[in-house]
Amino acid sequence: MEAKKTTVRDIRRRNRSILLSRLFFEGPLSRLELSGMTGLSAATASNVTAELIDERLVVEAGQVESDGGRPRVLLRVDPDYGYVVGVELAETGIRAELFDLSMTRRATVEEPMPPAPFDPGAVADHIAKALAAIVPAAGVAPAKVLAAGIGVPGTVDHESSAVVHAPTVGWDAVRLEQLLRDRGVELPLYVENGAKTQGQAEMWFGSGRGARHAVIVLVGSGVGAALVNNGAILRGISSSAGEWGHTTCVYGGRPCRCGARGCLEAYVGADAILDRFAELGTGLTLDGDADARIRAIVAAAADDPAVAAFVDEVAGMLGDGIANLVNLLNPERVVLGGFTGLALGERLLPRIRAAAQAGALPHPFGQATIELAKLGPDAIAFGAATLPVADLLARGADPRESAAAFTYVDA
Amino acid sequence: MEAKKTTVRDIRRRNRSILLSRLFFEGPLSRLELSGMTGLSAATASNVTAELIDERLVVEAGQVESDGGRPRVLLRVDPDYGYVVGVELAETGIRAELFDLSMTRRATVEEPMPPAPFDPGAVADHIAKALAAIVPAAGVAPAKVLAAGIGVPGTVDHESSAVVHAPTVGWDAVRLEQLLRDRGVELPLYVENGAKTQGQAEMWFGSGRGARHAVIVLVGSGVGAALVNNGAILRGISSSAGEWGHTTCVYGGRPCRCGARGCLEAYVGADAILDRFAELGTGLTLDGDADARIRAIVAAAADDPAVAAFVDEVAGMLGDGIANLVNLLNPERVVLGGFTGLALGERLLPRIRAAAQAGALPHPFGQATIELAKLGPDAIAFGAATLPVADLLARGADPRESAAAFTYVDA
DNA sequence: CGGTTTTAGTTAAGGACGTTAATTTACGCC
DNA sequence: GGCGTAAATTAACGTCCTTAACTAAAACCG
Repeated sequence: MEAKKTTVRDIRRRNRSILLSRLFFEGPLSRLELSGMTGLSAATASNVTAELIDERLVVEAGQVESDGGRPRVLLRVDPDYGYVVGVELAETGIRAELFDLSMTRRATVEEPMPPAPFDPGAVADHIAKALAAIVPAAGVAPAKVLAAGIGVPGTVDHESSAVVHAPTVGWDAVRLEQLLRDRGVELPLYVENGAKTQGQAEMWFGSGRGARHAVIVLVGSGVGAALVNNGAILRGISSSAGEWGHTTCVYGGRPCRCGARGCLEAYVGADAILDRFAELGTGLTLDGDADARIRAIVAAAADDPAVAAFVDEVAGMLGDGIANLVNLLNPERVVLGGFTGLALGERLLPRIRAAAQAGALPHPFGQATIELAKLGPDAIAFGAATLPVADLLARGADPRESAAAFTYVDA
Repeated sequence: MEAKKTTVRDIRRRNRSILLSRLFFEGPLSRLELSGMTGLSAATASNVTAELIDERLVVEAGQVESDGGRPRVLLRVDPDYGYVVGVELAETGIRAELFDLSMTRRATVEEPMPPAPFDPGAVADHIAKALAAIVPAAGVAPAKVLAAGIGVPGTVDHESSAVVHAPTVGWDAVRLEQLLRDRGVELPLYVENGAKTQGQAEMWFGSGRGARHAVIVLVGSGVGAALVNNGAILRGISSSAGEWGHTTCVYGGRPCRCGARGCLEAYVGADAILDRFAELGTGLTLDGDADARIRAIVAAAADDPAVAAFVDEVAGMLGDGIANLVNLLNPERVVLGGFTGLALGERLLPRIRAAAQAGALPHPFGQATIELAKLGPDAIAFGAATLPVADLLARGADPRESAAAFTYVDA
């Protein structure tokens, strides 16, 4: 309704984007296949791909032997056109990963940090250090690094530059992008909520693949979600959409670290599960990190009826929470991820499904499948790395040429 | 990502749509103003408007006197280019309204019906009758009626034709569009969930105006919502997104007519309020329809502490439900409507706001304003009538020329 | 082994559009 | 009645897609 004008130039941009996206997700493909699947004439497909090849974004990738007739030459996005970095800011430290344009991991760098609350300056130092270290670690030319994405444990306002709000690590309006610029980082940066980056990873290469309407539910220490409508992750007015963990599921219930009562996170988040389990007084002792301890609890349910009842209740609440999302958003797929989500889901998926069915309306429930995440709990950095790639595909051009660093991409 | 090719023709279509939308929402405007606000060159603005004038969609609407220089001639969408009908299918009957293209109501026809459950054929008879009656009632030429929108109390699948699922009136997969065609209705039809049509009405001409991310909350007998992201109402995979009423707010709580427990509707829906009020045993007797009785309860809270506590709890739960939507969707505006919502909101908006604040995260809550609906509880038919207009504006062409009747419009 | 067939890809001509830069139109004002 | 000013139209031009003709590269076949 407030759309901006369209001009002849836009159509070339869009068609570049369409062809490039096809090659990225479905390549290698021949020119004629591209023409067929997009509806573009063969002439234009040739013409546009010639441009892309000229710019080295696309390369030929062998031929397909023919059964009479000229063989098709296959095209694909050149994996070595450039590289993208994905950074995860977790509660225990930084992890940076470098990928080529086929999203193959080329290097990983970890920077442990003392536990939260975090000093913003110190975090920026660590990120800058990781970004500096990963390029030599991967052995690629610094000039070929296109951009970096950063997944953070909080919400991100994209004003003139990225501003992070992350109460769980003690951040309120931290100008992360600016802090990195002050430390000499010159790469285009894409800062986004970690649940959203992980959600995008699942949408592109995990269990969400192919769905237009999906919900990626992430249950770890915190509880979040990436809500996907028509292929695009919902952001809302200040990019904080998807804050599912602090949705009330028990009116007036358990107090939550957010200050409110009865939040979903106060029942199904890892910390909540561990706390409530301790209150049960089963005599069971737990070792290891949160992930291991959650798994131990789930395993113990096999022998101990009290534990079984407890775990069953947790699964029931999670399923009920999922039911709410199914009712509200009518997704075709629900993907359950995060270390707690996977620990519960691997053994209790039928129970979770049943609870979701009990709480959801029959019609939307019937449209949705509920599956486990494919990429494991560590896809935040990977998802962050996809952000500049999404921008590249959407605009059909190198992110380094972008006017604004972060553009809202409607994958 | 799966986008279809763009061709030179599309750019004209889009620019037509942009100019037409501007004229509809912000007209009358001169050609030069149009050019300025859209970024289109004056030449193109002239050129495209000439086309629109040629097709009689747009007419001149007087001049603006100049302070030296040729005066601007103002353009606007011709209100009498054609007419649209909006139909509300309510639990008490049919209401049809006919509007011109300035959305001025020209006629209303009501068809009472015996209470639900409804016989689909009988409803189709009534709608067909109302559609036939309203054109003469408005005194307009039948050939100038462009299309009709129908708001129904349930969800709508748009497959080859509209299929309605409405458990509250006993409908499961009713092929409403086909039933109407069987009865000789030839108008293009746009069938949509009533909460969504009312939501669109509020977005276009009510309290939602100007917001890109909004939640229109509708509390009547049932409880629903229209979720607006980036100007578009969320539909999900089968158009049932927005089913807010059957979201769990009390895990294991009151049984709901949907079969689940603890649904929001089982606490804040009109029927639930009346039932629970009766259980209170205040001795107060209530008269009139549901609306009047809810209002009487709210009014009685001023004198009776027990009633006050009850009403306060209802407002608290409503506010908490709103908080969940604020967290999940990060809207810039929340609009509270529906007869129950308005009855509560008119007196208890501060309480509802406070409850929402208590349940929501500070950051998204701070971005959202919570307001009452402007159009009253009867905007379903009006909103239904906007559906074909939205289509007209989006495609920049007469809906009668559309290939598929219902197209998903991204206002 | 050279012509034929088949499929892939490229050129060339043509049309739809938006843009810029004149040019014309329609007023108010001496 | 000419002048100044702003609105609107026209003309020339460039971009980009399309159709249709054409070239390229292989298998098939006598």
